[in-house]
Amino acid sequence: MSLRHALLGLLDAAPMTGYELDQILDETFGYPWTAPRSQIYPSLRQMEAEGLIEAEVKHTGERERREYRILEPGRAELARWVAEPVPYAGARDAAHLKASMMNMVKLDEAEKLFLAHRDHFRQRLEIWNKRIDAIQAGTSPLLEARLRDQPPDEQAKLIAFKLCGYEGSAMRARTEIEWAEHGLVTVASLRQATRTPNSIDVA
Amino acid sequence: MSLRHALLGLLDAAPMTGYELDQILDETFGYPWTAPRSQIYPSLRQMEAEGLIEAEVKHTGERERREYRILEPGRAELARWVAEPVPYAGARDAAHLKASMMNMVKLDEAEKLFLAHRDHFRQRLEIWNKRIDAIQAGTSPLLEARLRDQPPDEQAKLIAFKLCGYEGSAMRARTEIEWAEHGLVTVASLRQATRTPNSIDVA
DNA sequence: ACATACATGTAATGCGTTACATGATTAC
DNA sequence: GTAATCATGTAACGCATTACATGTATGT
Repeated sequence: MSLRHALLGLLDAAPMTGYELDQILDETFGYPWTAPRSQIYPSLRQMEAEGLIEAEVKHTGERERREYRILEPGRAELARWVAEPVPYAGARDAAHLKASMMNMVKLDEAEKLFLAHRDHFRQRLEIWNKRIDAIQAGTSPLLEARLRDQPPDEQAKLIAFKLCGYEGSAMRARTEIEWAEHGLVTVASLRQATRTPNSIDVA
Repeated sequence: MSLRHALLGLLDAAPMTGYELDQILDETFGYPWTAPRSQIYPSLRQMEAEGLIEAEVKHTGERERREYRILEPGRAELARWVAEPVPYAGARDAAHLKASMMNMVKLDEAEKLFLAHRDHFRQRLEIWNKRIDAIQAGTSPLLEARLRDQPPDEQAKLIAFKLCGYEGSAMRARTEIEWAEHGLVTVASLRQATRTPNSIDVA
């Protein structure tokens, strides 16, 4: 149940609408959690009913916006959750599973999959790097909002842990890229071996 | 929908019962996919109904065992799935999310979480390494069963891709361990900074 | 006028977790 | 006799994906 805590964490930085939260929880933004609208809006309503957050209904002409702010019970719940152990799930990785069965398909197909994997995580890495740069340069609006009402030593903690979280994501992306490249080398050497069946495998 | 393909992949090596599949798809075994009984048995029944696999009902005394074997449509579906692009999901990592909010908890709590992360992935790495060793040593019964009726150049492909899949899992585990250690360093340097508030941060 | 961004939701379906439920065989 | 292993399931619940559904404000 991390979605609720991702939302609480964002609302802890600044009051926001569901729409704004949705933009941050989008794949392309680069937040360590993603979710679609269909999860966000009901979740906000639920947390409001539970007294974790509070909505202020604002009107822009005819349009209604519900701006949510975090309440003390919400902040307490967030702190409780952070300290709670991570519920590590069993290994479940479609890319690794496929790789282990690639003997079933042509080497060209295997190569395509590894290229797609590398490209996907290259894009991801770019996103994480941008976020890391923004945190370090002080150009992340959310983080700057959070830093405002904090004492100096709390600021250092805040920045250090934010960076740490994003570093984890970046490290993972780098590993995936590295693995995909390893896969491409494997494909290349198998191709070589098939072309010259009687030579010794150079890999 | 990778569970079905994990099952098909295993049945492609040798006919098996749901019970045997459950043991392999357990966290502690070290297969790149995990699943509980409650998913395995219904999945097998469904694939049987769809003609992808076939059950041979065997009797050991009073007890009934349903031994499933893969059929040609099942093998075809498996090959189709392997070549299909991986459906990459949005980033969703509770550990990274928590790390980015660790400013909310005591440094001791943060340290505990990183230690747990490191230990969890150390255990995982050990499991992956054992599987890699077994593949290389030729002591994996499943792989040996698979190798039997394959021509020599297909055998090389099989081993290379199996290793590649497991290497991916091992690389990931190593990265998680490294990240946890990075987190521990971060905690330690913050602790130092809090103890000697006027000194320059040595991190 | 038209496109884009703003803004909020519901419904259906599938995957994954946890708990519940039962009983036979084998080894000690 | 009793514990571990073999063996097969069902039920309830929650989280995630995709599709559906609607309408306003703003910039060009």
